[in-house]
Amino acid sequence: MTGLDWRATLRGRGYRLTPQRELILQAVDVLGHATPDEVLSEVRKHSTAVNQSTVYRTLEVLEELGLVRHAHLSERAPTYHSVRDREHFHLVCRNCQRVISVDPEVLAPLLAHLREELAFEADVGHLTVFGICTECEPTP
Amino acid sequence: MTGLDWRATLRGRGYRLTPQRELILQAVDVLGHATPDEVLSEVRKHSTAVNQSTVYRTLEVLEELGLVRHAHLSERAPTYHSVRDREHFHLVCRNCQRVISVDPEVLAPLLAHLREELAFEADVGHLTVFGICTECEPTP
DNA sequence: CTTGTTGCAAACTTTTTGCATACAC
DNA sequence: GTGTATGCAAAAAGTTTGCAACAAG
Repeated sequence: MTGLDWRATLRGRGYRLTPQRELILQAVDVLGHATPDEVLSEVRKHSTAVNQSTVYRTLEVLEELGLVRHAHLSERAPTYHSVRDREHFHLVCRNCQRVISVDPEVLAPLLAHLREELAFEADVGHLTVFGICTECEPTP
Repeated sequence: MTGLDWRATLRGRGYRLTPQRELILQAVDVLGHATPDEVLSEVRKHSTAVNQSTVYRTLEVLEELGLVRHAHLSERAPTYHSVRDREHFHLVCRNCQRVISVDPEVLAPLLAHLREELAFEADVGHLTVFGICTECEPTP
């Protein structure tokens, strides 16, 4: 979705275009994967007047509009990422904490099975698989 | 793991066998999938003197011993389940909130791929796939 | 007796909410 | 002007921690 598009989408749905919303979307774009807290920090580099609640409320709106997505990459806060990134799912190593983004293509057989046998349409972009890299550095 | 086994495992690792630990493990067994809070409620049916912190601390110990596992079936609190249940992963419908337990067998090709191509050993028991049942009741 | 375990209360982290003000349209 | 969006501060939800008292082995 281009810069023009999302502004149009926002307005089209009766939402208003505010500086906060632009800053927050930009921050998510810049950061890659970031928690609401990290988004706030990034936003505050550009404007100190933005509030925490606004970040939460805005991330919700942006996700509803399909502009950002979130996944749970830790036991703590969720991380948001822009949908400008190609759709992917995540592997998270419990040992070295590394996050690997994987092409959804490898899920095709599984998705087909869930769809056909269980009538379940999986949300790939939200999927996170925890485990361990078999060759990673042990936890320090 | 039988009743005798787990007590032995506990002691073998230098842990003590306390009424709280027995009650909490029983509660998890009875409840199927339950949040720490729900576990506490169940435990309190049998003893009102058990504390919240004890539930958290005990679930941690029981998980370390491999007696229980947890998964994230909602955006809120985690849910714990007994390993007496056969290993499984979860599908969660965002529409009707239904939780479907699925046999890990269907993941075999995916796991093999992740192992061989990305040197990643996935933790199946912790896996939760969000999505929607294609034929479920719309959210009320 | 010794040391792990518990209860309690307080602190912490993350998220949500109510309400008055501000501002996008 | 009208109603959405924001800032603020307080509350909520879930979890963790320090410490004295307790109890398992």
